[in-house]
Amino acid sequence: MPEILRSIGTIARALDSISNIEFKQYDLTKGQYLYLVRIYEHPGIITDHLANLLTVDRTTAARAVQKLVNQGFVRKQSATNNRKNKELYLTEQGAQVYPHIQRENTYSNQVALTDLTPSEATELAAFLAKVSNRVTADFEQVKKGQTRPYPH
Amino acid sequence: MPEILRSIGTIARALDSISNIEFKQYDLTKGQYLYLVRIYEHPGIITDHLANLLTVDRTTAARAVQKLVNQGFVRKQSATNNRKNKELYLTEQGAQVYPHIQRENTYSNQVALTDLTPSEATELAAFLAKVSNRVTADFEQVKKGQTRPYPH
DNA sequence: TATTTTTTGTTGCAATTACAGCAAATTAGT
DNA sequence: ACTAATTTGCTGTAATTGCAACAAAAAATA
Repeated sequence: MPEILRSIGTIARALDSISNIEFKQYDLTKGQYLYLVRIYEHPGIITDHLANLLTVDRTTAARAVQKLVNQGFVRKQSATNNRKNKELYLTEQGAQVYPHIQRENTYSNQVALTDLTPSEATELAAFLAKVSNRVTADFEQVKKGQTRPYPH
Repeated sequence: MPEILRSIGTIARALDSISNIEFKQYDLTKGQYLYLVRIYEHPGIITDHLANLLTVDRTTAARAVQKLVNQGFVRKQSATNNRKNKELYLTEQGAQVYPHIQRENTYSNQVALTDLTPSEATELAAFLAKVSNRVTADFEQVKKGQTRPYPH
């Protein structure tokens, strides 16, 4: 069975490092761009749902969002029919940065797919979707304390 | 052009979280297992090469390795023909943990590939290798300060 | 309706991460 | 051989990360 974990980790770390460097010019550090894009795509989303979307820790997401709020990219708005939830929206400043992030992501994606034909790229995307579903499901199990089925 | 960056990020984060949880029983935190496995595979490797292998920051690797040394999993040995390099080797304790890590990785890999046929899995691995090469090369360029070719 | 469970926001805290920067050793270039 | 550039190990420091824990609100259940 071929090994795929390593290259996925390597790719993810390299992309992460690239983003950290490139997005500095917009005063975005670390994974902030991830949250900003998702809030753009899901206006009014709450922090916990955002964390689930991205498969990151609740408090990590909460603090990243709070920093975006402090920087003026995102605003929190109390839900109208709910006294607990705080809905997230991009501010005008956040909306202005968004297209730059998207351009960067599109370019990174292009670079990543350079050596693949269009149909190979489509295949790859489909494979990754399947892998993603399985791995996140496994993660949910492990998080709940499920013991993985093999001897230690 | 299909989007592959997101699923790769999601998969990597989920795998990372799984590893963090599973490896606690061996007193390994965060990405420590990555370093331990690579030192097993490259006995005598120095920290900077290890960092390059994994595409992580020099100091991140150095501190992770130092923690492995403090915990007794790894030892540093000054090179015989060289007064600067410190070669890394697993201790007996490190060698004992290694098979457990490998079993965990193999299982994670199996789970990830559950929905793919063997030939699809082989294809996926080949695609990812190509992507990895491109992305890490791009990262090297960005690190050197190369401006990416599109308007901001 | 009353009670229990889950969800959501938040903070404390210890650890990891990563940028700067330094000194010493090595290597490359003249 | 000499100088400049690179490599390697290391530390300071600020930031991010993530586990634990809490309170309040909401949802689920009896």
